[in-house]
Amino acid sequence: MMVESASETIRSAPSGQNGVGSLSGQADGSGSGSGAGAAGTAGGGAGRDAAAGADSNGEMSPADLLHFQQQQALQVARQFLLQQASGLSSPGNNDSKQAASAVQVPVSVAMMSPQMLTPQQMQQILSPPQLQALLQQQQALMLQQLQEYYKKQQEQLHLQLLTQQQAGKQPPKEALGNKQLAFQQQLLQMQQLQQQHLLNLQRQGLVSLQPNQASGPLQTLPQAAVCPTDLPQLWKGEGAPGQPAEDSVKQEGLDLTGTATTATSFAAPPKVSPPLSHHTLPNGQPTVLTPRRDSSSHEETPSSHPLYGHGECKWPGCETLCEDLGQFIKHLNTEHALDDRSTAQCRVQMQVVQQLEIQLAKESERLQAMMAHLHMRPSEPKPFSQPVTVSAADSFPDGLVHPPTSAAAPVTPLRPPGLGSASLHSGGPARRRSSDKFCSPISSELAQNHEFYKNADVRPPFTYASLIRQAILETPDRQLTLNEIYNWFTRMFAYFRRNTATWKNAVRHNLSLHKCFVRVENVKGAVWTVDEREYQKRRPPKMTGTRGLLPAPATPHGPPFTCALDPEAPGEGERGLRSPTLVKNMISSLSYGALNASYQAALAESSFPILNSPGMLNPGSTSSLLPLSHDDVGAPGEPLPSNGSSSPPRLSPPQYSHQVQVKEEPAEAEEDRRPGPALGPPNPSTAGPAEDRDLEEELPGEELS
DNA sequence: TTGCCGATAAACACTT
DNA sequence: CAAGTGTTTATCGGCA
Repeated sequence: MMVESASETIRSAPSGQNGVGSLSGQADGSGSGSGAGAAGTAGGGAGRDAAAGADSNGEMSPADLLHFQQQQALQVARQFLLQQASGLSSPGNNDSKQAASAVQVPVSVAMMSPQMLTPQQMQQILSPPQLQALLQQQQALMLQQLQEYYKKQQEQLHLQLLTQQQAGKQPPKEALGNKQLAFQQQLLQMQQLQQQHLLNLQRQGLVSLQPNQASGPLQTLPQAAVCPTDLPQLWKGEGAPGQPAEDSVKQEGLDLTGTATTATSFAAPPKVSPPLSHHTLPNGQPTVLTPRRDSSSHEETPSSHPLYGHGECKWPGCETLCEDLGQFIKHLNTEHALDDRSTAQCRVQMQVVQQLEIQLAKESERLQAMMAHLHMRPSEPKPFSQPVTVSAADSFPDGLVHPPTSAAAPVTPLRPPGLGSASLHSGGPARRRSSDKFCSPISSELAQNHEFYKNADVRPPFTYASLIRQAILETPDRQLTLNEIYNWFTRMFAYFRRNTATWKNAVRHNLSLHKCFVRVENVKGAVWTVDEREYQKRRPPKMTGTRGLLPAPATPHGPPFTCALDPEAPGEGERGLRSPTLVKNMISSLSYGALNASYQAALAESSFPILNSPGMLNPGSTSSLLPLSHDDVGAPGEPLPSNGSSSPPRLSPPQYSHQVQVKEEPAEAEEDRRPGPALGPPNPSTAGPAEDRDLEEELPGEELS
């Protein structure tokens, strides 16, 4: 108390560095739902901070470029095909009564086909020069191969058709068949060719891309996906009779098996095309192609269509009711024909899928790490992790380059990786109770999901107090002006970039209200510091008893999970196989006690030296046990054993404040910012031992409390 | 049901 | 005077 009164006089405008700031626009408006736009006080100041735009940028990743390349190539191929199509029909090797339909085929096929990017779209995304280069490159290559390939392809088609006819027992369907099949085959082969090409490039080190993307449209788009099993077949089928074409394709030393494998794995993820099966051609031949089901739609695929279900069209945003498949097909061909719109929609869908896949891979990776860390067998991943794992694996077939998934930084409101949906009380005015203190050490949690919070407009699951503290502790000198605190908030959390008015008031309120925040006069003016002891004092009681230190703060808190780590929990583990509760259960079932024990033990023996030593920066050194410790310890934020003065339960290192934050993180850690030196400034040294004194010095002087 | 805690709102004082 | 900063009070809702 004294502190403030004394200091207030001096206070000079802290404005110094704030201005730079943050905040992207968004009018003040009481973002937080509850409104109260009034907030006459400072809160209103909404306007000025300029977001620390550090984040977000719309650059194109190499992978994207590649993706586009591929699409472009496919498009070229498609055009080629379409041209061919018209020509093909002439040969008339088929009885087809539905010659007419043949025309449609290409359309539907094309629609489903990989290339979904129109040149225009490409242009929008790529810079002209880029586009040019890519196009030329790609086209040249493709065309070359295509032309060569096509001649052979024609022959091949004839052969196949003949075979089919011979085996021919197929009634009407057949009719359609030949032409369509031919098209489909061609298309498919084109795609494969394309794929081959890409693979070759990859192998040659010319390109590195993510399987997802490499396979891009093909596999990503459910509709376009090729049945995994089909591919091999295809190759086989063609190769068998002696397809010269094949050879030309594989040239680069790609062996069939390899190709097939890769292709398969590529296709796998999307796991599409249930209907494929139907297509089994009468003679069982290149039925393979048929998989393009819908495309050929009409006659075949009597049963279902991936875009048709429950009597309605499932085309994104469509939902048109169709009595039967036939009608649906019509609808499909008319409403969703190959045009800019459909193309764009496909593209979007593709992106969605890709994003999800990437996200999934990321998450599963994290999960693995978490489980490994918790001494769980990754092998017994529980129901939900299972699929994850699988898909992840699928989407990243080995042998391929796995570009850092990180690239994709979805600014989507996805839930923070490490968190359960819980934390998403979706920003509302939610008065989320932050059990955070107990459950997740803010520092680690933050470090882990830093990117997430930075980009997603999700309300962070921490209390203002803990956030403020975190902000302050992150700085080398452990002190911040109010404005700097604001900036930190906006910089670290997208949420605070938008919901301006209220939180600033809340921050001030918290600063004033909590004894743990001490105002100190500084050269800069008034700055705020944290009195760890006070901070610790605030909460020791609670968590001590019931809650323990959470091993891995996988779940911050939030209604659902809210640290339900009750000691008792172990028993009821089962009820919680539900995903949301899963984490909780996992943890609890992990023999929380044991962990806790080991944690303590580890801490006991390792305690500070390690934490404070530079070595701590090196995750490796600390190994599995420590991570736990740091987290918890490091984030005195919460579970901290109430200060060094009291509280027997946990070891109570005096106040190794945040420094301990350093912790090793599963995958992301690296990019996120090494928590260690404190996210903020590059001043590892300051952090260390000095810090303790820092607090001591400043605070004492001020006479805390 | 009660008490604690955190979030939010708002009034007010003070400084720049 | 306006804006920023701090303090304080009141209310609400979640949670144990």
